[in-house]
Amino acid sequence: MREGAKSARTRERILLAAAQVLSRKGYAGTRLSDVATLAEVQAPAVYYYWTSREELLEEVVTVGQRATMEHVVASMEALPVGTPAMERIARAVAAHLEVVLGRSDFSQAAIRNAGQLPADIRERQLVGQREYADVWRRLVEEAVAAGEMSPDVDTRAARMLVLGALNWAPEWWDPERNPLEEVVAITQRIVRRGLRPS
Amino acid sequence: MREGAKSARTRERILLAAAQVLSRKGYAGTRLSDVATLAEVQAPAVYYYWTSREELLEEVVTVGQRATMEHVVASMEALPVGTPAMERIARAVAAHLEVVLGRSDFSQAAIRNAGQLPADIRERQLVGQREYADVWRRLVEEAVAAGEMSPDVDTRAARMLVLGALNWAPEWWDPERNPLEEVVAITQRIVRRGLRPS
DNA sequence: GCTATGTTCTAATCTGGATTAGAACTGTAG
DNA sequence: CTACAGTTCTAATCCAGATTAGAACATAGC
Repeated sequence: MREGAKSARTRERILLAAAQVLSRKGYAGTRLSDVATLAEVQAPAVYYYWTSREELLEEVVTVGQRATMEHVVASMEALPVGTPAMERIARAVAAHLEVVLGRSDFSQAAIRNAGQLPADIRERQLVGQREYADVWRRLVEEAVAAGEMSPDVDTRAARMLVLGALNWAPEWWDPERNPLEEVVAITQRIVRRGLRPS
Repeated sequence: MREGAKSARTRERILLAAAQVLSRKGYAGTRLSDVATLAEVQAPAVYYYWTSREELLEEVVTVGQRATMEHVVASMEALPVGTPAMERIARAVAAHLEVVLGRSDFSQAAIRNAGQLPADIRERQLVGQREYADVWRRLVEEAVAAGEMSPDVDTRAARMLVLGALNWAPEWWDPERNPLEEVVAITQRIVRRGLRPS
């Protein structure tokens, strides 16, 4: 009965280990042996669940990507109808930071390695990336339409600058120094000011 | 007489090739054979100039780091004495973007791989990184002191958010879409607004 | 032209790490 | 207790890529 559950847990353990290694060492630097050690398993065990290293790493990236997008989208949907556009952006900023900084080795793995992935994975990955980009595109456009955001900046550039700032956060954030909520608050303040008209 | 010059040119060629590969493939993904191909030379030629792959890659990172810092510092020094603090920050933003986006595979190699470097290189690299961080720290503190920047945000976080946005730019910037000057202008506008008081 | 020095090449060698083969172990159903 | 399916292990195998050895080539000073 429960062996299915046990097996699933091993699979999870390996996947999580892969995410941790991938997020720190990069795609090429991720050795199956390191993943295995972290997951407390021997390297060949990986092949019971995935057919290759590449497939395992692709799953990590996919999960990370999906998790990020889902958390942000869920946050948007949780907002009351009619929430002002800039409020929504602020909430999206918080949600994105929450995923990227809070425990998710997956999203970090997905974000940091986008450029280093082998061509075939990258292509599939790009699809999800576009979907997520659309979420932000919409947010920004609504803000401009509502006059809550300065119309005199290229929206794509603005959006990417903000996302860049968020994506870079794991590189420097130190939980000892600022609690997550504080970083979120600071970031929201700067983004709001940076984007609002005049 | 000139053989020295020719040899130096080969060395440069290899170094440049290494920077290109490193900036795209990451530390572990950089194969000497790829570097060699790009430099139009056979892999073992590398060992005539460097004692190991690691040493070559460390030089790339060091050069990239130095180039970034030097360009920004030079830009600051070129400003007339008494330039307002926020002006100076805007200029630094421009300078940083110029290096990161304009042809410098070196700085990209340095920036993107910071986290993936082997421990010993990373340690040496951290020294230079701190120096550069100091440049920005000073800029931001002067702005706060002069009342040109909102005092209600953690300066470290603010500084890192801005640098994050800048460092991420190579990931999305498309010269076809916006010329460099335009991206610089947009970024400056957002950063100014984001940081200034109220 | 001849030799010494500097530069780059071809042909090994050596190693780390992915993958495969197949044994062993676990637990469950009959 | 036995057989079987599922899971993980140990012991190869295999290959890519760094590094080394030493030949070949170039150039300059004589």
